[in-house]
Amino acid sequence: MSSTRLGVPLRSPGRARLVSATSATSSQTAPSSPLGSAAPAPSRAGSGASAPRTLHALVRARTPDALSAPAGSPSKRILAPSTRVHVLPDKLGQAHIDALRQLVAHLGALNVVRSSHTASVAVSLDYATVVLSEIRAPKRAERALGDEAESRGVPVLHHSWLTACLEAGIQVPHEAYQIYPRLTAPAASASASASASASALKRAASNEPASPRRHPEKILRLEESGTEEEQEQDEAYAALRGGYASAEEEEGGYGSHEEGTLPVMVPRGIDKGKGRALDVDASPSRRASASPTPPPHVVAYEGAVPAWQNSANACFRPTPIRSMFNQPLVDELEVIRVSRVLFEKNGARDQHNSAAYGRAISAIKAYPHPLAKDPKKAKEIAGVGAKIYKAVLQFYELGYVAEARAIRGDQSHAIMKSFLDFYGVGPAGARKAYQQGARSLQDLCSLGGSYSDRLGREECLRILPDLLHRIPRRECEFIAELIHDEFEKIHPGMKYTICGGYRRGKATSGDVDVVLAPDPEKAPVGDLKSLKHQTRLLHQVLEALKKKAVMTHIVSVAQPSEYYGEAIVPHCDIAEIVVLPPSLPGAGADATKRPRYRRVDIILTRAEVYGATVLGWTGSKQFEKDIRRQARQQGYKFHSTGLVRLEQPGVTLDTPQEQDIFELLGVPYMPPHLRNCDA
DNA sequence: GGGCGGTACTG
DNA sequence: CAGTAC
DNA sequence: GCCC
Repeated sequence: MSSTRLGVPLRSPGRARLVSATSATSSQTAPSSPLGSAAPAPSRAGSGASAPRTLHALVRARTPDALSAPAGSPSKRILAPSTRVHVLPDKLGQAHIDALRQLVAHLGALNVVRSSHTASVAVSLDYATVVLSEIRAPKRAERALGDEAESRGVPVLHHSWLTACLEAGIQVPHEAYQIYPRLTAPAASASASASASASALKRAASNEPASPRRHPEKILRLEESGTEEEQEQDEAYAALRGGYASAEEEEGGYGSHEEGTLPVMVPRGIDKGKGRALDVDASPSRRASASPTPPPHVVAYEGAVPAWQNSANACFRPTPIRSMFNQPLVDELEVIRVSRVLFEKNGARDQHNSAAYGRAISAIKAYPHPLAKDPKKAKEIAGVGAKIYKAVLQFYELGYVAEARAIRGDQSHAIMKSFLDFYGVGPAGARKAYQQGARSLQDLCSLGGSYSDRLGREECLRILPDLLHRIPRRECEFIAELIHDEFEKIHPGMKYTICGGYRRGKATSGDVDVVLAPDPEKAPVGDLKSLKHQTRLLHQVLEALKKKAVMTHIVSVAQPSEYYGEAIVPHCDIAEIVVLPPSLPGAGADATKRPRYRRVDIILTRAEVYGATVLGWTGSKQFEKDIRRQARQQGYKFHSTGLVRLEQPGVTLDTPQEQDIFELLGVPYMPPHLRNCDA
């Protein structure tokens, strides 16, 4: 239930729902219009609807966005922002109802308010995620709910749940307040949490990153969609080129450490001390390299690896692909972060709310001890404050974070999240589409509106199933070689690095980021000195790729601005494209596997700033944010086209290598495999 | 209480 | 200017 | 939401 398959609507489009979700005591109405076959898709208002003078249309006009947070924004974010509360009026005076609704809004959730004319409880339940009541008898609650209550699965809670959340300063589990459906084991809250905590401890002790027992469904999904298929595919590639069989094993690890001391990162299987870090670029320089790129966990680097630091900046903290100690907690908090992203933009402070979760998550991911052993230690981690500390405690007490669990159970959240896969659809677009009744990616597509002039929505939908598949390392290399070859034909002497997740050692990537520049060791540097030459080269290569039918779509090509302040700035040319790579050499026998469309970013830069560009395109996202903050603190401005001193903007420093930037910023060099600072 | 990554493009 | 992508 |  937590993930969407492309093309399968998560919920069948139902009948009209005449219910509003509004803030506090407001009594506006706003329907969530059904789509289905009779979808009122704005673009093709063909059939009988000359002017849909329906109630929907009128009402929608008045409340543009029923799902966004109330105008008077909440004073606290305690309930999941997607929480929609229906207050049962029975036995409650109007004043009491109003007070409860105010509290709901105060805690950051939404009220579901019936429109005065239509209104059955059942219809309200279609929208609510939770019902509050003064009633304590399950039988009576059932009667008040009407027939459909059971099928909706919306629980009825005693309203004191709200005040309990307020007091705790964090959303609390609702089982102890649940009236209907009656919980089979009344002792649930006590014993369940006890056993959950036991299992959490067991998990931590055995160092399993595995799933909390409470949510087997979610974890299964992740494991399946994350690796299984790609693994199979990766093995296919490996077989073709006689290489390694993948993939998702433990990667980038901590060395063992003694009690009481901070563990120091130790690179695997190498004698340290000599030489500087060996770049793990793994891009085989020549096609001739019959030997495949070694799997990421075997790649070694030399030189000292920086020890963990309790820094607010992720760029100081070695962070492997998965935390060896606290990954389950990281995954749990990530659920909350994503929900904050989906609801960000309500009042200007929400964007920074999700960012704060991102920083805390990254700090916990890098923390080199199991927090399960002593959750109180979380308080000391820079980036974990009062609120997230409470969530950590809750996680180890109950085995889950109540807000995260609520979010996982919320269909609307899952649907909107799936909308983010669509190119050009972000949080605002996802919310809007959902509010207009979209429940599947097809629905989203038929709502129309194109976000890229060159990649229309229809086309986006057609190739989306391919784009959602992650790309095995071997194919990343294959694609990068194709592109590099085209550059070589037109302008010999180019070097390149595959950046992004690939460079950070991930077994599979969402896209391929190829950074190229003239190689000073092969050709004169001045060769491509003018912007025009550079841009022309890129377009020639794109043309060639198009002719070969390797490139199928141009998503966008960035037009770099030539000036920064008064000075000419070295810049990158960036092409975002879609390719359909030919089958690998030797794949003829296995013709059953058609190639997939892949997203590729080509970044053409200059040798003088190659280090900055590679650093800027390697990620992870959190690492990028924090290295920029670090740059600011040190009086620099960093971006992927170079590093400049704040005092002399326009003078871009030469940074041919990544190490140059680390040195200038006073950050110990962090190997790419330890920059995995996102969840 | 201010600030949070920084830039380019599209509608 | 808002929204989105990198 | 968290840090300075």
